[in-house]
Amino acid sequence: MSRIILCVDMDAFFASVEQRTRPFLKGKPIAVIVSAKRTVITTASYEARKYGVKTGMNIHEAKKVCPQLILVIGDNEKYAYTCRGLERIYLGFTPDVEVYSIDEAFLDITSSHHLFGNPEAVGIEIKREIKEKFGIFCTVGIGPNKLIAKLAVDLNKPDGLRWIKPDDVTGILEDLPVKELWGIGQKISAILRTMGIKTCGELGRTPLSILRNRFGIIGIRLKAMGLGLDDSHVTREEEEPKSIGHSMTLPRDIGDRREIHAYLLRLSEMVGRRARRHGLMGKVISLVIRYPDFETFSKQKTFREYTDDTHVIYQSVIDILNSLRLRDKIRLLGVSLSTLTRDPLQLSLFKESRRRKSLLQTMDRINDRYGDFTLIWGSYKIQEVDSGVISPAWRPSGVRCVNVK
DNA sequence: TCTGGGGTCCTAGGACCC
DNA sequence: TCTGGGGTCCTAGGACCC
Repeated sequence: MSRIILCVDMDAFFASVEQRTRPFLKGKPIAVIVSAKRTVITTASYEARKYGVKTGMNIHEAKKVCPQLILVIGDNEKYAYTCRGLERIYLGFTPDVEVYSIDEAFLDITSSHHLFGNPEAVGIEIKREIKEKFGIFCTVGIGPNKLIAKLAVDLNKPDGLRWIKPDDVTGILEDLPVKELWGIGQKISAILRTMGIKTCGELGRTPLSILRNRFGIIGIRLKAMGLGLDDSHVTREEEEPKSIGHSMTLPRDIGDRREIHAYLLRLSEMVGRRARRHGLMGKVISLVIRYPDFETFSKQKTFREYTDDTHVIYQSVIDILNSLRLRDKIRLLGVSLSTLTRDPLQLSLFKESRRRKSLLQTMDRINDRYGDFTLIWGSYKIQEVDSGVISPAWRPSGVRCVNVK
């Protein structure tokens, strides 16, 4: 039996929440940013989009196209709170809810839509409840799979509702540029263009062997996408994370090792703390560096033992850093922990390690209570920086809830 | 006074082992 | 005398997403 998948996507989520909670911003061109400096637009309100303000634009560009633009530093707590409320609304329609990101969710309503009349009735009701409870708008797309539901959303933003029925899929895809599909970005669409493939219709008709030769495994998926097929499921449970990482663009380019170390300590603590909070340990530690000219590279090291210890992470990235010959100052630093496990057998049972563990737990409790970075190792001063982490890729709960105060 | 930060998945080459 | 081949792990980088 064919499935009925519904995708809900908030319209200009962060900006809408700000306009709702700070009424003087209502109806004005605003943009949500993370910090005051060296940043890009995270979300622009529709009033700002009219002028051409887009996500990813730097502030100066945005101000140029829209001089009256109001910049608002985002508040992650507010968005996470709203997102949790949205999830409760969705769960009133089906237990099969996948919170895909902070502002987007998939619902499998195959077996529940009858209770509300039909799929469109579900969409109308969801939009109404969200408007009523949170005063913000969203777009709902309904289709036979996630790919088409998502497409239905993208084609009808903002404040839209669209049901693409199975029989309509082929017709809609025929002249649709491949770039519109979820999963086909700049690079792949450029390559497809050189192959003479511009529309989804053409993509679907391209022999599998040609796509496989050019793209490998991805070619198989591309062919399916061109035909509007997608058998991925709405996954209710959050999957085990594969990595935990933090990075930051420094307030200015920095060459001084001492200063670099201070930032690395901070990042290591953010990573270690999040791992400990969720009972995860990892054995691959990596350091990411971006030079002022934007060249970005990473170096990683695999260890025999798993760790969640801030100091072990910190020492590892310092070792990696010391193995490098930097050719310039540094613009961005990143630290991440991967190849994760939550298997207690991986926990070393040596006494030393147990003592360390209880020390870490005590420090975490103090930091939980009095604020992050109240207590931390080392003699390096922690830099005062804008530490608002705002990422649309968040989840409202679990490991991917990145709430750093 | 250019260009964020959180992830996932895939590839390709080299080391190493049998 | 000429240079196997399968497998796994590790590393670095790239494409894509929100």
